[in-house]
Amino acid sequence: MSTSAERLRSPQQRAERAVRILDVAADLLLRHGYRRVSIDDVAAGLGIGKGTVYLHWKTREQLFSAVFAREVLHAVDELRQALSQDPRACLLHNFARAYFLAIAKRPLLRGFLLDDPDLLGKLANSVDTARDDRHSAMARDYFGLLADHGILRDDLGVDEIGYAYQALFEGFLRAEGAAPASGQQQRADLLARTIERAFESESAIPETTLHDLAAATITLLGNLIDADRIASGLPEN
Amino acid sequence: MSTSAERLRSPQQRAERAVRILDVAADLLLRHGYRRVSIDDVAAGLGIGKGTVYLHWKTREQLFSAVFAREVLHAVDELRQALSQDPRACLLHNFARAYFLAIAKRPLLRGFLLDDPDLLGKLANSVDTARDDRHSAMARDYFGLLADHGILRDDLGVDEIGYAYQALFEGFLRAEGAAPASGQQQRADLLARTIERAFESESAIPETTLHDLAAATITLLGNLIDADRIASGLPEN
DNA sequence: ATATGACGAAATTAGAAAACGCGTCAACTA
DNA sequence: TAGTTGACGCGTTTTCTAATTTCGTCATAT
Repeated sequence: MSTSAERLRSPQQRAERAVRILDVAADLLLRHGYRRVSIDDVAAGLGIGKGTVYLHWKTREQLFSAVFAREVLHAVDELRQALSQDPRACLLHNFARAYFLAIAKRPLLRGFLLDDPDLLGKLANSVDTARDDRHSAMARDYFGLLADHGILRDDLGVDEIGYAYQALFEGFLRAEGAAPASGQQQRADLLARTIERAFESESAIPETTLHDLAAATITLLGNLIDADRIASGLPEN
Repeated sequence: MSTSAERLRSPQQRAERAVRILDVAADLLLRHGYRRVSIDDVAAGLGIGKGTVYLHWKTREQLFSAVFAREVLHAVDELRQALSQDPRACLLHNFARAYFLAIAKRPLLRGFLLDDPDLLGKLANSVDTARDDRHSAMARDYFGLLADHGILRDDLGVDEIGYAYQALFEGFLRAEGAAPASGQQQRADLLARTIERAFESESAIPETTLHDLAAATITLLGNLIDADRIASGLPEN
């Protein structure tokens, strides 16, 4: 199609092309849904050959998984940035609010958590169990940290809190599918205040403790992000 | 089929037959799923003619809706009984625990709330908006009562609490689909303790207030049950 | 070395035919 | 006459096959 197909030389350029492919794929995915987007469509959208797409991902499913993985990565990265700007963001209720907004704001992730089969197909049903494992391990570690630093109410076990937290969080996300658009910030705040009362201890947290916890949490998130990046073969971005 | 088909005379007998039809329909629904159960199957299960089933419900969909409606009725009635035995059951967290167990214990309702399309088909998507309206009106009234009696935390609006409560409750129900069987009681307790901390005020409730609230709530539930019975044409049972 | 699109294989869709099940009602029983 | 029934018409769903689309590969091209 393109009259002057230039050859790529550096890993640099290769990575940039991968990003551009993901951009187009994400756009098409959002506009037409999983089933109606073919690899040819994606390639055509960039004016490149279909074979070139296959130089980056072995299968169609892996390409679309990568789109999704990148979206998750962005959300988690947004979370990490919030944490590095304000140590108080490591408190569970602030953490939850930021994460909730980071997800709800991204149409592809919203579609996933409302498991819209048209938008993501079987991708919703954990194609990538490895990432799921990493993320739940991260959650466990994070709750462990919270407990160690005396953030959590002490009349409930850590895994009990983790279970209840997740149910609450997913309940809010799911509800977000029905009553969307305006008031999203208010609902995020409501989630935060509910979590604060439900799961956090009432005692004040010393400034130093907060810093320790924030640092440890940032490390945790950093490791998670790195692992996800490596697993999905994505560059920083 | 039956060699001596006796004629039904009283409304009594008619109602009994309706119940038997619902029993068989519920059983088949549970064993084979919505799509695989025909009206003929239900009729055959009772040894009666298909036309007889249509003397009770105008369509197949209405029959299966009635099965579901009766199940809801049983759950709500269980709730009402709990309330009339112990006034403390009207406190939000106890109310939620009892309701959670009443639902989780009933396979058909579980299937509905995990919106298993195989079990209930499009029935899940509110065939009966009227009942939904009645139930959410009841929920609003109940939360109004809780607020009036000083049960709820006062730094949150009633509808905010209602919203968060529902998200939490449905989050727990949904989670119940993944990790079932044993430990159901523990999860119900966890839900209760989470709700207590998240939504209820910390001040002690006087015995008399509790009784008032319990009585009012029982009335509310009674009205709801009556309205549901009339709407679905079911007898007490 | 890198990129491409034509190609065979596999999957999806389209359309026609068969089977099924809903809801009705004329016939039947007591 | 009041109550019950199952055969029947008809719309829906399923099944089967043919045609089309899309996948993923690889020989060719630059």
